[in-house]
Amino acid sequence: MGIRLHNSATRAKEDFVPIDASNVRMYVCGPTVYDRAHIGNARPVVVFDTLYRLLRHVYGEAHVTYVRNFTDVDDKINATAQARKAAGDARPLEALIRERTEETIGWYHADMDALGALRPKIEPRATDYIGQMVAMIAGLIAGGHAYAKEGHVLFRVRSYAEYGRLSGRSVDDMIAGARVEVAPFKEDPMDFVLWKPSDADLPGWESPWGRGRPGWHIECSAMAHELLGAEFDIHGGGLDLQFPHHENEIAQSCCAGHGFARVWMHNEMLQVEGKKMSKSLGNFFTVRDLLEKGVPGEVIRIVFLGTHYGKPMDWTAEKAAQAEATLRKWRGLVAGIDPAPTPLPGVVAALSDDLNTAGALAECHAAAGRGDYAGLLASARVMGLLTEEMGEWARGVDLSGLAAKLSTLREAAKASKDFAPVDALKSALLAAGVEVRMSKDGVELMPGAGFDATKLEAL
RNA sequence: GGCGGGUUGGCGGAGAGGUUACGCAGCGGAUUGCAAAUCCGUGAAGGCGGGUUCGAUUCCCGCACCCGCCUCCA
Repeated sequence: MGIRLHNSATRAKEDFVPIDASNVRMYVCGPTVYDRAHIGNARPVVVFDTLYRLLRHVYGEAHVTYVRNFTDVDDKINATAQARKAAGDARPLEALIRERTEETIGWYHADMDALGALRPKIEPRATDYIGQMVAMIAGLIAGGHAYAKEGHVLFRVRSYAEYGRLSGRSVDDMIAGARVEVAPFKEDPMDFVLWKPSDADLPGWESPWGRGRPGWHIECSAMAHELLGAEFDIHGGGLDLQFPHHENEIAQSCCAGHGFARVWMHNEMLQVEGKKMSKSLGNFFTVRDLLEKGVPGEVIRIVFLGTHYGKPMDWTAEKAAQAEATLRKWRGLVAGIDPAPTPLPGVVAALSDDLNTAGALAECHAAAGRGDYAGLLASARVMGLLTEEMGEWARGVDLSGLAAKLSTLREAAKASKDFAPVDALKSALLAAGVEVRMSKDGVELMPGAGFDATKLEAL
């Protein structure tokens, strides 16, 4: 059974047929590297990483090219660099910008690695492709799809008849909505910026239209073309990018004569405790915040996979706790087990059905229930779970000393009939999140949900 | 105002036009010094109103409510 994917462009689930099965190509919009990634930024990363893993499983690791960009041209980055300069840093602005984006990319890699996301094969930075952007913009002007005015270059939206199709809007409706930036240099209020001038306090590159910098949308069109060719298989990103970002990408690329992406995929947004994440509500946090709070990356990942990517997902502490318990249980079951040579057919089938990760996890639960631990392990790993690299958090601390102590107390209590000392130690262990198993055969201690090693130190 | 999505049992969350989702929690039992864990068993659903159908939670229409995007926040 082949892969079927919901294509945002056609609003239908379609059989996935790669243009070239020996080189399946996927482009995903990556982060603007101005600060730590928040928890919402992580959802597309995990979603498309899971798709990447599925594609590699089906077509072979060497036959999938995954590109995810870093947007390192951005006013927020500029603002940070300018702030550092204002604070007395004597280095040139470009150096400060480079420093800021370098450190942010480092954070991003560390945080996404912790979620078990494979690094894409290519991670281009926008600033390394300015030449391609300039060339593409020049081509659009030559073709009558864009125009230069007052140092700006604007895309002429009316020159692309299909504009609005991806997001289901018409240009006229959008203008009626009157939420568009009106600028004197625009022929039409919907026209968007391909290139804009930079003053001395902003990073800029020489171009036929003067020193300036690219608008946001052109980078993806130019980099996708450069790295994946005029036509490729899948383009992904968060639903919030569907309009205007992806709409504009399509307009630019198609007017430049590129076939561009065949399948568009958008993940729905993430909420926190039932509400849109926002700084004002106080429910805003980064991936790093969670990791530092002791929520393992693997737990974050499985929580994400518990909801289909096409539906809004709610991040809650309750879900994280349940997920942690599930992972501890599974890790216990597969300890010392070699993975089966192939993942369970039911899991692959679920993932192949538009990335039904929740269904795939249900199959894993079923495998655990019937004792097929090798199948469970192989299947979980296709989804980036139960891998060795991610298991550090669940690896046991040595509890044998405490187990022996409890066992001794218990034997004594059985003789004396005074179980108070046993119960006292047991309560303390439970309070530290340790699972206490006492049977006829002896005592067994396991880290459980909410395990906190620091609480054991006093014991 | 325009566009899009959602509404499933106590909670989370899938698939399927008719047969048990699954997980967590609950309940009963086994087990236990008491528990935990484990095992066995078990109750519980499909926003509202129409329509199609032998039969709809699943398809179609309408309504209500919720959410998102339209503001270079994924």
